[in-house]
Amino acid sequence: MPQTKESDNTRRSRRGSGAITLRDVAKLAGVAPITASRVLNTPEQVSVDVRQKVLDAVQKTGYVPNRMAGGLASSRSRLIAAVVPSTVMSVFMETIESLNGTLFDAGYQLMLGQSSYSASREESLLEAIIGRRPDGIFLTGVLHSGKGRTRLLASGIPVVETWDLTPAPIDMLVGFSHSDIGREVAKFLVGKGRRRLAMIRADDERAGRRAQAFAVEAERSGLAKVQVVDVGASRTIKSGREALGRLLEIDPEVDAVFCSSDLLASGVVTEARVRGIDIPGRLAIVGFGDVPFVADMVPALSTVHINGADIGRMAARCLIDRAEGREVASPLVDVGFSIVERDTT
Amino acid sequence: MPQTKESDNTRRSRRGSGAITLRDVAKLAGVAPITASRVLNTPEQVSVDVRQKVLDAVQKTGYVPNRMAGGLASSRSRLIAAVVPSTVMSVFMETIESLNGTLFDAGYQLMLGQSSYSASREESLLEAIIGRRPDGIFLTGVLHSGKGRTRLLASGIPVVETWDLTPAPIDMLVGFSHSDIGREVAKFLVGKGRRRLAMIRADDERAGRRAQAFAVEAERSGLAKVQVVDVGASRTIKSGREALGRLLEIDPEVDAVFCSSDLLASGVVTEARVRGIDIPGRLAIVGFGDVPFVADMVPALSTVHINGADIGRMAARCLIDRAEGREVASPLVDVGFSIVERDTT
DNA sequence: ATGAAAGCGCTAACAG
DNA sequence: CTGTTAGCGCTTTCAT
Repeated sequence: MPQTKESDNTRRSRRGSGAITLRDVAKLAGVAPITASRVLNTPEQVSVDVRQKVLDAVQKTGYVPNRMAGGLASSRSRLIAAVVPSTVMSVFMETIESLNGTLFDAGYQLMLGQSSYSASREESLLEAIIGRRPDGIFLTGVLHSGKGRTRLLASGIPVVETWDLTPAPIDMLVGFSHSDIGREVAKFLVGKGRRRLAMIRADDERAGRRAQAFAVEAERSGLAKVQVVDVGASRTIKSGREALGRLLEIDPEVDAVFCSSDLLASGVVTEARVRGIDIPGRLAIVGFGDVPFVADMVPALSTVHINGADIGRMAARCLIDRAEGREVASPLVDVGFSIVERDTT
Repeated sequence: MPQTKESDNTRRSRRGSGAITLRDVAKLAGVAPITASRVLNTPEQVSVDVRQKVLDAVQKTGYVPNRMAGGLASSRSRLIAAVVPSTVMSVFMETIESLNGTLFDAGYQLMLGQSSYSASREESLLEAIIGRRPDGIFLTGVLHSGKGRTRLLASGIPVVETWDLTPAPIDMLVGFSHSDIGREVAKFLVGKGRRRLAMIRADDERAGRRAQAFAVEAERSGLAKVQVVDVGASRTIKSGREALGRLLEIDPEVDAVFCSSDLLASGVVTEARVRGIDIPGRLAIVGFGDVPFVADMVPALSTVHINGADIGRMAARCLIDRAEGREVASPLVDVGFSIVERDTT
């Protein structure tokens, strides 16, 4: 239970939060503040009996160390910042969840920043993040704005970019190749005997690279030009449904669609079902992400599986190792992907 | 562009991060540190020309204020902690997104904590949060553990509980009544002429209250006892599908199901479709949450709509007002809900 | 194994 | 409007 700090008569001219401090604990235990600090941070440096006395005092006072003060004094905030484009129904949440879990177990806290807000806010997001002096920064996707890169580089804070591969990462990287995915999905579809491939994609740089490689591979296989429907920023079931409509107008003969997200693909499946288009007979559909629910849809969606949890875990390890001065075993990891074949192909 | 701190010959015995500090900026601008501080925090207190000089120095040095130091000195961290049970495919993400957005615009940062991890970790989560001295805490759901309540109360940090109503909130509250929902959905279904109601629910306290009220209202209307299928912790399409199977074994005559989440409901719809059960002819289905994609499913899901974004926004406002010493207009708000009728009823 | 001193980088108080 | 002084609560450094 909390108690007000004893009203000592020492000269005190400043406020303060009024909470129990290490000083209070130390006084109660009859030791110097630094000793109490050691009990909490490096107990092996303190004799057992002193240790116990301090622990008792902590218990009695309900003391919770002020990490802002600790961070300021040690230049180690034990804070990790994560930047995510969007959280709602996003394929990234599994990554964030495992990132957070791994960090928490190692004694780190997660700060969340959303980049999907206007580009002008990206600047202030970076400022806000750097201002907290996090021990590491987790980026969803790679940073392209040169300004942002420079700023992060200048801050000296360890950075891990994820969900992508780039020849010139800012620092560390845990991702996979979007081009490889585009190529492999095209090969996969061609191998299934599909001849008129199409892509339905959101306006997203990584989706663009998948689309690009997808189209190139189709062409290399001697197929007709891949039709592409761009749905803009929205990646919903609804836009997937509409996109299929548009696609069928452009090319009624299309026999396979690769979508840039599972949600879009679900929309395509839905629309095809409504129109009585046989899946996979007349139309094959491949999604991207393998979010939890698409495996249980009927028909179950064939999609590109990304191990998002692995990305979060590995990125966390990179960041933690760096923060604690350890050598990072592999600062550049390709987690790969797999094409999961289910009912729609 | 960053530059190393000038190697001054003043007595310096301690390290430091090596970053630019307010002192550096002030020196460059030829003013006292506090003046530079004022330019950044209360510019109206500083003359225009001095202001400009300092701003120039900030620009030149690429100075980013250390918020840990600022927070420590002012006892205001400008940090808000949010506790969420789960992030993956969760109905709460819209709330978190708007919470985060509103906070960010007001100059606050969001720290994310996950409570879904084991109960033993709940204790350390709270410790970790309080240790950061956030200016406010956002709770998804209400806190029931007495220990946790006491601890939060003792910390003196403003707390807002959400997504629920309780007669005895820790502090502030932005939510809605789960009992009301259960009752209203039952009435709604009865009004539609349904006579054999059932519930498929996850093992979750709030879902329990909806189920309870749902059953009571059904009984009040003279219907047969409501059959309840509990799916445990999982709230996936798959468990929804399985649950409908189990439900039909228990009561093949059931004509309406209220599910404790949209995902579960989607599973029920899917399974019904597979079994050739006519929706809504033979079976009516109601979900909960109105997550983005259920409106575009076929058939579109009837569900209970909760304005998650509103909850986030309002909770943020409560917390910010409190943090800034303002009176909170309405510390207890009921955002209500609405039953959205679509194709499944 | 324990402690004294000196800050980390910033801002509240109180001048002037 | 600007500055001086004294910390916020903790940990590093250097002694003992």
